[in-house]
Amino acid sequence: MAEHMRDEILAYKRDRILQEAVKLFYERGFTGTTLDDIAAELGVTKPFIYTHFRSKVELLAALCQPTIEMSLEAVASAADSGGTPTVRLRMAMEGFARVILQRQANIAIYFREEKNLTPEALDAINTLRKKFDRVLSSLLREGVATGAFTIPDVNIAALAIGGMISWAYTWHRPEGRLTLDDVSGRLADLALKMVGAAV
Amino acid sequence: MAEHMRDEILAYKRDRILQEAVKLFYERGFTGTTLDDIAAELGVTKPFIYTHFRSKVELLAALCQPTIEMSLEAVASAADSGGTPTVRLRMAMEGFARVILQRQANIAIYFREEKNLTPEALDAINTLRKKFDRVLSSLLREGVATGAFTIPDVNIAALAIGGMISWAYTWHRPEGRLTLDDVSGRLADLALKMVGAAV
DNA sequence: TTGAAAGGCTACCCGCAGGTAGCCGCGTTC
DNA sequence: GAACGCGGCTACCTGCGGGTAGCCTTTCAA
Repeated sequence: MAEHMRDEILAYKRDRILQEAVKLFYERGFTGTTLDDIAAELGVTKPFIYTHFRSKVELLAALCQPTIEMSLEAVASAADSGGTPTVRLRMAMEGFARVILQRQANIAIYFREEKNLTPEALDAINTLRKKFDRVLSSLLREGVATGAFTIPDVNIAALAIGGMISWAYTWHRPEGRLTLDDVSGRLADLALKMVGAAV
Repeated sequence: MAEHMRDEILAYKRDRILQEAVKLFYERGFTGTTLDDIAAELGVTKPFIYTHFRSKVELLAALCQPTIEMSLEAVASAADSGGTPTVRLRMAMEGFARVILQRQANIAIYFREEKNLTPEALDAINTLRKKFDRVLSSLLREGVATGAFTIPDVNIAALAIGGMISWAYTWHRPEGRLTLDDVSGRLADLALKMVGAAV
């Protein structure tokens, strides 16, 4: 029980470091943020961070990878669920858009700072991204097979749709005109339209 | 005449520095590339670069801004030309895609390293980008007015289309299956489909 | 042949920030 | 109440890289 609680606190501290790191990396960039900055924001000092992360780049990887996993998970689970290709594509794209918008800062950091990741971390993430593309492409191909979608080039379409939605991290403002769910819905509509699915 | 030639040589040197900087910033990132690296690649030394650029960030701005100008120019000139909204949108999107793919490295560097630009350079670029969005949105609105396009939310559509095409810098491989013009054409097709234009 | 200017190089400075060694205080246990 | 250990801090090291001062070489004009 005591051990259990100690672990919870450890996890909580780790999480707070990540939160603050995301905020600062997002605002000032990875190299524009020092570990002292992050520590100061938390009211602690640099060595504190080193008891939870081995290095600055490990911190970076820890805030990128889970977010990419969430994106894949959203699309994969929707693609795997029941229903017509159209229903599943809508669900997949809405879910994906929600991850992008909820984790906007993490996504932005990942795309900007990719070059700062270690080769190993990059490999792990690239594997996830390839899987993402494969899942999306298969779903599109399935729709073409059933006649639900009309797509001249499935690979290009998958990249275009993925890009259109990913890109939302650059322009979405949480305090703006549309809510996160509104934006997700509209982007999913546009994706369906792009593949010629009946609305 | 002598003066004239001297200027040409100066411009040529400046250009070579930019070329090599683009290559290295693209491969290794802005902070991952030192001025010594760039100089070495050119067979010169660091002070040589400083006779052409005041600082490392000025170099960065010099390789971002003209590319953004080209994007705006491509879309603005197409939007301004004759023809139906459909014809002009296709021309605009093809032209935009071509800029993105031709200047792939510059675009990638810009999006990644935005945070490293000076506020002034960033302002100048943001002004261009706002203009880009306005031009594209007006063109879409025009098409809606003539009945050529069907778009529930013009602003979202402009962002989605712009994003879909911009994103191509992340995945296009010049040596790949499709040529630059093929990809541009297909992306333009998808854009037209997204706005419900008759093909 | 000489002088001057342009262009580039050698050699250096120095601040910044990632990373670490070692100490100190507090809470826990016997 | 003494001893132990954990968690976090103070204080430091070090290398890297942006930026510069000043010299040397080459070229061209008089």
